[in-house]
Amino acid sequence: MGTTQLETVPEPKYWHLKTVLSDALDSEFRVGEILPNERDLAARFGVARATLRQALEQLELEGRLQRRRGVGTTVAPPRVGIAVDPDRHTWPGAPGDDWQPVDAAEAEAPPAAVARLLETAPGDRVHIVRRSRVTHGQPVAAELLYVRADAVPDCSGVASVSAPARAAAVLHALQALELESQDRTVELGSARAEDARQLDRLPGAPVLVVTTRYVADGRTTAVAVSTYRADTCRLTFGASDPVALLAG
Amino acid sequence: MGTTQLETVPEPKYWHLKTVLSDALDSEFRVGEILPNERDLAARFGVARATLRQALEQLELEGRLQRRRGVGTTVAPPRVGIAVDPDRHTWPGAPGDDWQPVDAAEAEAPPAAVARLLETAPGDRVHIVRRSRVTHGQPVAAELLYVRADAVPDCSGVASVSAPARAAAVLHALQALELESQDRTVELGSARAEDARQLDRLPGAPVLVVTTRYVADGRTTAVAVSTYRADTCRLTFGASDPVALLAG
DNA sequence: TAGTGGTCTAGACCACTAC
DNA sequence: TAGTGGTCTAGACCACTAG
Repeated sequence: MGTTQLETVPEPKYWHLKTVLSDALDSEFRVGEILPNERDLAARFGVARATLRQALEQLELEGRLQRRRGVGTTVAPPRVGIAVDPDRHTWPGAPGDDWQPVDAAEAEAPPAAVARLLETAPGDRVHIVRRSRVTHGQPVAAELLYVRADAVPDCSGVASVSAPARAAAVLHALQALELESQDRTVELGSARAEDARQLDRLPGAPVLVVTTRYVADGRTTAVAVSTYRADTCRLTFGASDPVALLAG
Repeated sequence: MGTTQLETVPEPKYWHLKTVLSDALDSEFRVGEILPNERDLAARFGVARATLRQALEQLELEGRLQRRRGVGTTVAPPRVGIAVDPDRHTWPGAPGDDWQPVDAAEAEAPPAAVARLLETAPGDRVHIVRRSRVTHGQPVAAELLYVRADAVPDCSGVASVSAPARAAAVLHALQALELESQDRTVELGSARAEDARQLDRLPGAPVLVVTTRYVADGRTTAVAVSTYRADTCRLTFGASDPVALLAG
């Protein structure tokens, strides 16, 4: 150290602001506390509101802040560890999983990316089960589960029963099949309007998209696309005790 | 359907713009093609440049676009599937892994979050090995591997050899230990200045942070914090054939 | 109704790249 | 040097929440 680098590359204001705010959050604020409003903060730091907002957006992305229109900006609690695969090789809907069926429908055309995974031809019918995951009273994930209709033949054409009942029927039928394997991908996405509503966020909010492929009878039988709130969630894999893991 | 919903909730301009641009990307552009510059695009759609940029940022976040200062905005190729755990229960640096050691150092104070995982007391020494992962000629991830110094005692105090050699020495010493288990977490973060440089991105760029805990001898012996480019990477878990998975 | 964050504008200048 | 995306400003209005 000693002679530090010259300020030949001045860092952007919003980046410096983010650092200052981050330090302040650590030392001067407690979880849940409300920050001054954006106009006050901007004035206090001598920057335009847009610049201040750029810093706040970064901090929100990192899970340090929570902003709600009409309410204010609060200090966020540490991210929650969410077990994505508790090492159980079971179908969705197996006893003890953390998801709740919302409704179900039958459709001919899943999104192209899903159809590719399911290896369905155009016209092949699929069940679409919508589920949601709630932890500590907060919605953390929304899911669309696509199931080949020919894998659960007893579930078709029961339009009379309620949507939740249809969802339960599809999930129940899956349990009878032998699950050979499953694999997952995780990527960054932005919440579609529908998911955003379910997650209590604005459309476009950053989400972690987990795509799970369920293989049975030698082929991909179901595909789950689960979108987790990226601001509040930390996905855990193969951890026996998630709470012991990295917090913040 | 039939009577669609009234436009009682007009969607934001940037959100609509994003949809329009996304469709245009699918139909009128090929991968690698250069889009008109931001000023032209904004004029063409009759919006301010800032609004246009908001739409482009979303598309970049979703991996659809790639923007480079001084160059332009290009259509991004589909995200690359990156195997995070090819089901091999091995230490980092085992033969055949996809990481290349960059350098190594010895320090007293790892970040607080890492120290908590390693269960080190202040003053306990740790080795810090920097590694990088390259796929298809592109840097996709940067990693800091923290190793308890007392787990690899032969690696200390060899300041005379080169940094890469020190890194290799620490990695080599790890192979001799018996790995009991490992677990991971995935969360969204933003690239620190150092990582950003290594990933050829600007500071603050969105990254997927994978934290891996390596357990040996009944305790956490090493912790790897790997930051993957969120715009270009799709992390795969337990997939035998990543290329067969969801693309785009 | 008052106050908050979310959206949008029309400029300006800067840092970087490639010619 | 010309052209690109990145940063920043000083406003304005809107949508939402809570008293």
